[in-house]
Amino acid sequence: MIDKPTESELEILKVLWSEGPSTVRDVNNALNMIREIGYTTTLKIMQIMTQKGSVQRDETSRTHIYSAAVKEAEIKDAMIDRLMDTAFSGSASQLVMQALGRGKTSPQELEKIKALIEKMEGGES
Amino acid sequence: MIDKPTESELEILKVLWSEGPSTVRDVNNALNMIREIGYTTTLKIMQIMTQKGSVQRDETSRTHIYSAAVKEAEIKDAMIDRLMDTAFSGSASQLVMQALGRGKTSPQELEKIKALIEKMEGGES
DNA sequence: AACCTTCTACGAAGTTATTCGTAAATAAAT
DNA sequence: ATTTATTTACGAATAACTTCGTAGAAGGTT
Repeated sequence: MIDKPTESELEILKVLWSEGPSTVRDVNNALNMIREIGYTTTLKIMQIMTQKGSVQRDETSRTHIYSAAVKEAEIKDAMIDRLMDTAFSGSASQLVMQALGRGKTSPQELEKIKALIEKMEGGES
Repeated sequence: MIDKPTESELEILKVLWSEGPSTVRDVNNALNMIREIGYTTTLKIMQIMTQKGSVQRDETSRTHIYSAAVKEAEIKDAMIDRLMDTAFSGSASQLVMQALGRGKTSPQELEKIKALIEKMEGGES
């Protein structure tokens, strides 16, 4: 079972997913590109995540090296499931239609989505 | 600016959206269909929501009547935006494709989505 | 009238998340 | 060697949310 990461945890996971194994210093620097956050705050959250199991760390040298222990796609799926269940009564199409029905999607993206749907339909019969 | 409702607040909003103006008792009964929750807990949250402005109430009779003060579509849009920004780098199609790409959508739903896309594409040229 | 029920208001306890300061250990620099 | 910097660990303060108990007012019942 995958637990929903908190806001801060997700920020950190995003860094680890995109940058790969990193030190607390690395992650903290990356986060400070976006917003101000103290070094020990980042450290603390990463320690908690280690305990929760969403990251793991190599402790062989004094400066520990952290990496994500949960997969990006799985977490995103879990977050979508969660949103689907809490707000859209568990219906993917309701969510999708709400997401699309606001004109923020480019024609190219629409095409890609349509192609995906057709592929899914084709592969099913 | 629309504030993201908390879990409990969203539960209550869902009842008010689907049932219309309701008393605390009504809402609490509806919630207890899903999970156990004390009457005063529901009351308290609805009082907080009144203060926040996400519901409003008619106090003419002793038993107050609450109704949603925020629109369902707007809240859902805000939640999708939020998920899009936090997890999907702001891309609607990434979210949609992730939501579809897990086989939980029925052929009928896929058809509906495809129809929506075609309608969007048609209206644009 | 006396009693019981229902409702609102208030406050307090418990939980989780975020934040950072301080201390101790290790490493680096002078 | 002494000082300076970096890193981890720990704990505590704050804030938001959830939960419910208790009290008092208002309305019904017998």
